[in-house]
Amino acid sequence: MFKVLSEDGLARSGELTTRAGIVLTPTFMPDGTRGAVKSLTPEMVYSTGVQVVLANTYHLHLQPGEDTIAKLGGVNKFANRKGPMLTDSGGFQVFSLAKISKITEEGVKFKDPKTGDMIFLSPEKSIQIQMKLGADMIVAFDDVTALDKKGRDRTLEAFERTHRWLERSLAEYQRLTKDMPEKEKPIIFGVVQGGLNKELRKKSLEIVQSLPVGGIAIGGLSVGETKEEMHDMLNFLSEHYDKSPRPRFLLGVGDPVDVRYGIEHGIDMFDCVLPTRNARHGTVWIEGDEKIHLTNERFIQDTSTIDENCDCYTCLEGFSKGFIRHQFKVGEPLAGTLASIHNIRYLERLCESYR
RNA sequence: GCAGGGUUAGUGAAGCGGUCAAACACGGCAGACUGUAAAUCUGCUGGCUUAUGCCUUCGUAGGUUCGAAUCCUACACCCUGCA
Repeated sequence: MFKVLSEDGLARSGELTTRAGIVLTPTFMPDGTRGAVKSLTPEMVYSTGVQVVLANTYHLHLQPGEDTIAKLGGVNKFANRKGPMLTDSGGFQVFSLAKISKITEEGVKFKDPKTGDMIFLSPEKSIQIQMKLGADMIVAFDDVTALDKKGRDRTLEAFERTHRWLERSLAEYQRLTKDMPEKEKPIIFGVVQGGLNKELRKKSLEIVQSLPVGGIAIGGLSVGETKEEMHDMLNFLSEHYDKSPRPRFLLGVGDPVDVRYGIEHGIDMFDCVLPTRNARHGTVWIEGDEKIHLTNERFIQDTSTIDENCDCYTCLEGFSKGFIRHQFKVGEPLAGTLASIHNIRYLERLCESYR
């Protein structure tokens, strides 16, 4: 399933075989929460070097529903995507939608912000949905908490629940895949939690690694803690990975500085909304992990491309900062599209340079 | 010509004696964003300067008043009726 091709210190490059194709790591996977990477066609996404796109259980369950997507041929066909797709479990929504959700041992109840309907998600339900969606890689349903002052009080509770839910997720996964040939099974990732508590993190990692999951996901980071705290934890975890050939997936991290740090501390996969969200909001990365605001007045008559060292479609085709700034100012969606292509490519080049 | 209505900061538009440098919206400027309730959100937006401070502003010029964007007079321009 996962082969390490070469190593340099803690960093490594590898080859992950999924039922939808091979993925070279380290890799950055943009989020296409509702099935599409916002403002991009699959061709545009492909042009940036992206191998995997992530979609979300929670959102697709609400609309249009997993049964509909199954009828439409599964997420890959649905999204008209050739490469592998990964679905997130909806666990993150437990955290990000905390205001409208209620957690019990059985699962989580959400109030659909659109319709007001009650939505129930549990480990079993999440896995069932992900299997129906037909994702090539899936994630166990976990309990995520914030790392701000309030959230930290819940660390232990979330840590414990995550493992109970992992066992339930895994049992449901095994039940639903028992008749599938090994090669046809999607890869399931177990999630490590434990907040900023190193003892809990270590224990969590040990628990996840002891189970027959196909990959190790690190969750509960980049949720309110400082960069130093996050890096410190990644550094700590890097001392405790076992030798089993499984990919390590750092959930929700996409700042180039953090991706570099992650790769150099043994992480193989990343997903994040940052490149696309920032892009739609006018911020792009340039050489040196610097960021600039394309909407700034100083670019009004700038004829240069975003980054002369970049080989993305936007830069290669010669779109000037002056042009893109104008499109942003007049609210033309093309601006966000061009910037998204650039930002994703920035992270893909970063990953390629390590590979 | 007569009778009404109007003229407020970059734009639109509140305010109709003090708590008004003047609501709000848009525009402008800057920033935030990390498993997407996010093409979103936040701050600033007369000048000086950053203070419970001063100065200059509400068509123009006068006046009433302790005090006027708010009341009165004249003028200018715009709109609506009647000629």
